[in-house]
Formats: sequence, structure tokens, C-alpha cells
Amino acid sequence: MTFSRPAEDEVDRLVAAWRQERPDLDVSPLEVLSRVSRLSRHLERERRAAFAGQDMESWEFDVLTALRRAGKPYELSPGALLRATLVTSGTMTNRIDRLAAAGLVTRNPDPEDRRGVLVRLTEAGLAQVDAAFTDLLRREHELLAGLGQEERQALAGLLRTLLVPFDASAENGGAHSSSGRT
Amino acid sequence: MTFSRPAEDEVDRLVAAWRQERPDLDVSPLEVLSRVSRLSRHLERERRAAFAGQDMESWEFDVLTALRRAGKPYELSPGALLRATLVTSGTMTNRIDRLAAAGLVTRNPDPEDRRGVLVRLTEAGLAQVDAAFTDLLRREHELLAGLGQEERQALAGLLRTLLVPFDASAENGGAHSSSGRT
DNA sequence: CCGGGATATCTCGACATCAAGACAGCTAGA
DNA sequence: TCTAGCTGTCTTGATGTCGAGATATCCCGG
Repeated sequence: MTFSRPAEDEVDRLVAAWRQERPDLDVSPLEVLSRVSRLSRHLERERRAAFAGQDMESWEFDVLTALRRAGKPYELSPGALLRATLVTSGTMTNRIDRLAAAGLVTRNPDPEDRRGVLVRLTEAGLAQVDAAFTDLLRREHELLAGLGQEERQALAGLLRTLLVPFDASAENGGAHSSSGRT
Repeated sequence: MTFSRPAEDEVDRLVAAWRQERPDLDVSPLEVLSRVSRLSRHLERERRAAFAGQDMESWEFDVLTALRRAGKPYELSPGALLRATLVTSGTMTNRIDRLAAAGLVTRNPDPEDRRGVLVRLTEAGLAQVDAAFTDLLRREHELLAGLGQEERQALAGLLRTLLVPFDASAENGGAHSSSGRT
């Protein structure tokens, strides 16, 4: 094996195998979508390992950053949080329970809607999320080291094109207050 | 709101919020990596919904396609399967148990290594995976409708660059037999 | 003012995943 | 040949997530 072939990834091998087995099908969509799935899985694994060092779980981080982004007073409804993190309502209730038990958020009644609840970051929560976020950015910056500035922008733009249809259909939801998964 | 602004996605909003709250940080990595995570999550949700129509779970599909890709006799070890699907060994044992109970695979002793097992697709498994895969490709093709041929290739290439370091470090694993997540 | 439908959150049970460790069998070197 | 270490698979217990449904409240039209 020489040294200079443009590096192959697992998806290249996977696609080649499919072309062998099913030459009748156009498997080219996998070149993009399979890479998105696999990359996401690797990223998730990295995040998990990295957060483990600072007593922080990946799911905690997702919720806390959504609150942090919202700005003072760092307060969002469970509904806004579940739209931001793309989980179901049952999952979010459970997450809030545990974050509250850990003292990172408080759960307060919404003065304007008696069905509602407002989840607010505590001092401790704010401190933890700021530390973890700074750290995450540093690590993610390294993951992108292989790409130049222009390439990153191109990549971001292409991904946005794929993402817009999904985020648009969820648009109605709730006053598109905040949202997004870090 | 006019109609022609270049469409925004949730990540644009998320990044804008961070720039407001933490102008001291360079959050540009999120433009790429947050989109990868969110897109993957949306794709997963789509797949789940789509497969539900044909008595097929997303995790079953992942395992069956890995076997299908391997070519006749559609047989791989649990180890190869877990590397292909990026799950842990305990998860794979559990998956194989359930697939075998459903009659989609059989579990046979490896004649060359008495610790080993070979998982093989049954006729029923082969039929199911071929049907599901054809269907998946059709749907994934539609998801990419927003991009032209050249854009897809560019996107695939950029993602490969990010993926190579991960897949390379796993390279040693097991005779890089097959692998890949569909 | 009332009823019906929408919305916000929570409850509950099923289930898939992970992490760590148990164990049998392989393999290379003394 | 024996042993030490490695590999491949399975076991176990904890945990997070989903999906469906329950409940309370809101809001609009009549």
C-alpha cells in the first residue's frame, strides 16, 4: 500500500460493497447521509467521554446550554426545551427532574399560564455550563482542523440546505423562542 | 416577512443567540458540528417512522444490511457487526438474540475459532432487508433533492475529511472486513 | 358564559443502550 | 509445555428514551 491515496473512510468501503452486491441500485445517497449518521455517532461518543471528566452528562449539557443561550434570566419552558433538544416530552420531564435534584435548575410556575412551568438555571448550573461549553468549543475546534475556513463555510451551507426543511416544518411550534441542539 | 431571504435553520438562530450571550467565544464550530448532530437526529426520526410501516426497526435494519453487504453467504461475526454499526458488544448480543428469535438470522459456531460465532442471514432476513433497503434509498434520494449532483459530491467529500480520522483509528480492529452503518 | 378543541406538562411501562466484568479459547514466548 | 496476555462473546445492572395516554388549563366561537 502506497501512502498518498486520498484517504478512504468506512463509508467508501460500505458504498463499494453495495455496488458489488446490488449494482442495480443507485446507492449514492449514502455517500452523504451515511456519513452524517456515522459522524454524529462518533461525535456523540467523543462528547460523552469528554464530559465524563467534569461530572457532566451529555444530556445535561444539552438542556443547560439551551437555557444558557436564552440569556437572562436563563429561563425557558419545558416545551421550548424539548423543541430545542429534539427529545420527547416524557424525556424532558425526566431530565428536568434530575437536573433539579442536582441543584442545577429550579422549576417554577409560569405566572402567565397555570399549565406552564419555567425552568431556570441556578448559579451552580450557570457555572457548570459555562465551563463545559468553553471546553467543548475547544475540542470541536480541533475536530475541524482538517478543513480550511472556506471549506467549513461551504460545509455549513450545504448542511443548512438539508436542514431547512426539517426546521421549517417545526417552525410553527412555539414562537420560535430559542432552540437548537448544541 | 419577505419570501426570498436565504432560508434560516435552527442552527443559525442558535449561533446568533450564542454570539449575543458570549461574544467572547468563537462559536463557529457549531455551524458545522451542531448541524451534523441535528440532521442526524432528524434522519433517525424519519427512518424510524418509515420502517415502522414494514415491521422493521431501525436497529434491525442496521444489522441486516451489514450482513447483506457482506455478500454470500451473508455471514459475519458479532465482532464485525459491532464495528460496522458502532454499538457495544452487549448491545450486539442483544440484537442478535432478537433477530434470531424473529427468524431473520441464525447463529452458528465458527469452525475456525471455538470462541467465535457466525451470524448468517436467513431467506426471510434477506427478503426483508432487500425490500427495506430499496425503500430507504428512494426516501433518502428525496431528502437530497435540494442539492445538485456537484453539491452532493462536495458535501460527501467534506464529510469524508472529518470522518477519516475516526475510521482510521478503528482501522486496526478486525481485518477491516466489512463495516459501515447504512 | 359555556363547550370543544388545542396546548402544556407529567405519568407509566416497554425497551434499547451502555459499561464493566466474567469466561472460554487462542497465541506467542520462555 | 506452560503461562501470561489477548480476543471474542455473553451477562448483568443501571439508565435514558420513547410512545401513549392522563390531567389541567387555556382560548375561541357562539
